[in-house]
Amino acid sequence: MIVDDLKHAPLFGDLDGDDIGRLAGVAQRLLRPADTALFSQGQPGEAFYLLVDGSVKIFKRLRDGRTATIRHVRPGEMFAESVLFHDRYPSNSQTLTDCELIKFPTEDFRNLLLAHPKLAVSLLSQMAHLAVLLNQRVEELLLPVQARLARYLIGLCDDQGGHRCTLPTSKKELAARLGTVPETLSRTLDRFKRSGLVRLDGEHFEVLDADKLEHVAQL
Amino acid sequence: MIVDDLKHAPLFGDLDGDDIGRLAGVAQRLLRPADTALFSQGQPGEAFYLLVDGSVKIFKRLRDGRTATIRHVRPGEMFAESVLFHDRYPSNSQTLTDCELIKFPTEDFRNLLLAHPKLAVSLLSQMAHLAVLLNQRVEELLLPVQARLARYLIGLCDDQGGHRCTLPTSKKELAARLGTVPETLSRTLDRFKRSGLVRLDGEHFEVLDADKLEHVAQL
DNA sequence: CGGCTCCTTGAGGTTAATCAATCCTGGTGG
DNA sequence: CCACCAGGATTGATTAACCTCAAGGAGCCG
Repeated sequence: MIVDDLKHAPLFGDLDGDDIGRLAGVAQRLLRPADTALFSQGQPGEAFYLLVDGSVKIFKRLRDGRTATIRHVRPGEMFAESVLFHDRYPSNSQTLTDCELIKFPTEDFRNLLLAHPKLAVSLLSQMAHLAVLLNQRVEELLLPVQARLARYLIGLCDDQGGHRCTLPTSKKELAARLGTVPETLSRTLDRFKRSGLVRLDGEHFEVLDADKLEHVAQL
Repeated sequence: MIVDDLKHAPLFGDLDGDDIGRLAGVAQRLLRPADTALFSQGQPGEAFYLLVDGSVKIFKRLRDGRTATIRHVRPGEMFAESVLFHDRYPSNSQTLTDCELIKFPTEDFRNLLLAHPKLAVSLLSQMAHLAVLLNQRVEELLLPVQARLARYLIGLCDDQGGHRCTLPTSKKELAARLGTVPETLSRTLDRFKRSGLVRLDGEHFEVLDADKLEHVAQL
């Protein structure tokens, strides 16, 4: 149940049984169907989340109706940690698939932090990881679309281990995640295919020339 | 000296005298002239920093020689905190002006964290702040240059309190910080002037029409 | 007075967004 | 089982933003 989920989360990996128990005491397990909003920008930030299974996107709404995807959260990662120290959510979040989540009320968690240094250090480590990831996103957005896509594909292969992978989201979502539009994604993928970089069949793809792809990722 | 600097840093604001003393014990005060590299991407991350006075930029080198500025650090802020949990610096850093800094060896600091929960929570709060800031940067980079510039100017006014401000860096650095090139910055500023949004004289500027500027900032 | 570097201005080219069809594909109801 | 529809995905043509290259001016220090 909750305790098992917590034990397997990287965030809580090196906590002992007692601490895990206390955590489970304040946590709440949630199941949410796809396309459900979890919280919205500007709402009071009463809780943050650990994603156990499924996929969640964090995004901002631009004034003109477009949406800017900040990141996709994957199982084992936390999100909205910043409400531990801010009273409002800075972004929106929405499930992309059916999801299993664990929700931690900020009040309760803050108290635990003070009493359990190991937990705080563990959380710090996660936050540091997030900071590095966001650094990369900033860097990426200064690159042309083809480099962003190449990096994304390479990252996907690393995660799934191997050069044959499957896209975790619709192309529409992927385009948003890359900071572009579906039309451009489609054309860029097509260019990759015609250059012999990848083979693509629906949502499955295979990297044919990793070296050349790596090269495209550098601009 | 060091103790005084630490007391005034927001990060350590609510630590008691003992903790401050212990911190000062592992910290080291540095003075660095302008245009000095502090650390480079990929180097072993043996320390992180608190900026007491001056200005520092954090940036990545793109393969083609361009540089992507991730953020400008201002007095009272920390940087390179992520090396507390990663063994390599993920970016480069360089002073923009003469700087006063305090350097914390990661090893020593990590030990302090475990022993002093309040310090850990304090650091967490800073990291959360950084995460929100990086979120904003990602969002910004999806907006056109004029919106980024407008946001920057508005932010500057908020900090300096009032509608008459002075640019903290050269226009070249500012262009890099905005993710563009000096030519485009020059033209965009010119457009703002001709539209009566701002008045500009060297490095001093004045916001003439805050409403309209706010509007441009939304796309 | 050179020789810098920064800033500005101009012309041209490239990338990628927009607008507009068309083509799939999966789901629904007859 | 098939006709139909809706949303996603593709493709094409056009447009706009912005980078690049090139040149000229302004300030600064030797």
